[in-house]
Amino acid sequence: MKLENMYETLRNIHGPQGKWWPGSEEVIVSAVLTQNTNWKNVEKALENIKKDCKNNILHGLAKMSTQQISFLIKPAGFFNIKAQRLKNLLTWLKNYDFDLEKIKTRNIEEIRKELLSIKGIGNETADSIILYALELPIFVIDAYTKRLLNRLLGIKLKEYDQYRLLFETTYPKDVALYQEFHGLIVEHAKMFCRTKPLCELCPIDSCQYKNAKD
DNA sequence: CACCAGGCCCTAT
DNA sequence: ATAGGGCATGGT
Repeated sequence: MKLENMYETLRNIHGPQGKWWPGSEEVIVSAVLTQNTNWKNVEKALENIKKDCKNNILHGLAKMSTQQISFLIKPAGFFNIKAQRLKNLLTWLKNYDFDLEKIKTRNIEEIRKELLSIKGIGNETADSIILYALELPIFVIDAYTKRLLNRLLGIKLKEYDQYRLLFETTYPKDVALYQEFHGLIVEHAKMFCRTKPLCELCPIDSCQYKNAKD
């Protein structure tokens, strides 16, 4: 299997993913909540937030104390540190009046640099926000992506940006494509890559890790 | 019971 | 530069 065939292969197995992520404001919050955390736990935390914030999550959270936020996001784990990280992110968003359209008018590399300068916002969190909330073309690299790249292509790289640029130079810079591709990777990894019995059911024969962990 | 999950930061070497 | 530890809940 070659990298340029990976998208089509996954798409043939899983079909179109469509818009599998929530609205922009929820994406921003969940990008932080999901750091090293099961998505199920993130959903519980998100529900607590939505219940308290009604219509406007970002404004609602911005008005809360760090303590209040950490209480709401308890199910997502690491709640103290994540509450602080959300606070940091909200402080940055306030510079743009919480208006994503205002952020989008800026240069994509500048946006990325600003996000990465926020304490608690690393590569994956920043890129998830850029691709799914701002809808600008950045390829998101997560643990699943690295795992699949290793298992299917035997590729292991050192730096985050090496992974990102590999995808971005192999595939056209297309927002819808990157959103869909990442969705397919997540779907595939969840379905086939978590345990050995599941891995045995994976239809991709070229996978070199039918019996290995990573 | 042990181990993991869609990271990130800080510290010590 | 890079390895190791802390952060914390809920599911298998």
